[in-house]
Amino acid sequence: MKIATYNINGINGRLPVLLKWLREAEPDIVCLQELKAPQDKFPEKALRNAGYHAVWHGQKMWNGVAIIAKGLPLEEVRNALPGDDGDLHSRYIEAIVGKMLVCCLYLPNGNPAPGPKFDYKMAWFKRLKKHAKYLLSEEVPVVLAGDYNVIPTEKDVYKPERWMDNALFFPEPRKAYKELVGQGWIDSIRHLYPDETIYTFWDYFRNAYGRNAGLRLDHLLLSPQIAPRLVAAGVDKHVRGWEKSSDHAPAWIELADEGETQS
DNA sequence: ATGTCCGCTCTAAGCGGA
Repeated sequence: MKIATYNINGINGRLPVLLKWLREAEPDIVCLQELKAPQDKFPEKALRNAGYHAVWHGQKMWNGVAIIAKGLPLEEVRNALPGDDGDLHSRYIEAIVGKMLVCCLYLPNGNPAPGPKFDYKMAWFKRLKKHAKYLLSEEVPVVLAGDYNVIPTEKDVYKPERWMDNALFFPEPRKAYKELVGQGWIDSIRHLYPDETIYTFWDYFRNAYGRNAGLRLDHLLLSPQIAPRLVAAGVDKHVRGWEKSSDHAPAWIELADEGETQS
C-alpha cells in the first residue's frame, strides 16, 4: 500500500504532470494540496479515467485539498479543520480510505512574518494540534499528511541561515511541529532516514532544483496503530525536474499489508 | 532585493500568493 502527499500547485495547470506521475508511481492513495481550483473545476473525470476516486474541497484562486484513491472505498469525514467556523480557507480534508483514516492538510505559509498571516498560521497550528490529539485518542490507523509549511530542523534546509527570517523556519512553527509529533506521531521519512538530506520542495527561483537548494516541507505522520506497518518512504524528486512541474515533489510511504508487520 | 510560477481579472499585462 503506497500513500503519497503532493502539493500540486494548480491541479488543472499541472494535470498532465499529475497523470504522468500517477501512471509511473501507481500510488494507492494521494493527498493533494494547492488545487487552486473552485469546487466545480476539479478534474474529477480525468482522475476517474486514471482509476482514481476523489473527495475534494476546492476554493476559488487559492488553497484547495483533495484525497484520491484507487481500488479502495473512499468516504469523506470532514472538509474543514475543527475549531473555527469563520476560517473559510480550504486547507483540510479527512476521509476513511479502506480501513484507515487519511487526513490531508495544507498549513498556512505564514509569510510575511511577523504579521497577521503568521498569526493565522499559528492559530491554525493550534487547532491542528488539538484535532490531532483527538485523532490519536481514537486509537485507529491514521495518516496525517500534507504540506505543513514548516522546516522541522536545520537538517531539512540547504542553508538554514538563509531562512531565519522566514515563517517556514521561525521558532514558533518548528516548536509546534515538534509538539505535534511529540503527541505520539511518527514522521515517516525522518523515522526511516534520521540523518539523510531529504527535500520535498525547491523554489522556482535561482535554479534551486538544479542546485538542490531545497526544503523538507511535506510530511506523512503515522499514528501508533499504523506506524509498525511502515516499510519504506521516499520522495519522487525527479518529478520536480519535469516540464511544468509543481515546486513540490511527491513524498510517499509504503505500508505492509495488515497482519504482515514486523516486530 | 532578486528570482518564477499559478490563476484571476473590466482578457491585457498586472495583481496577490507562495
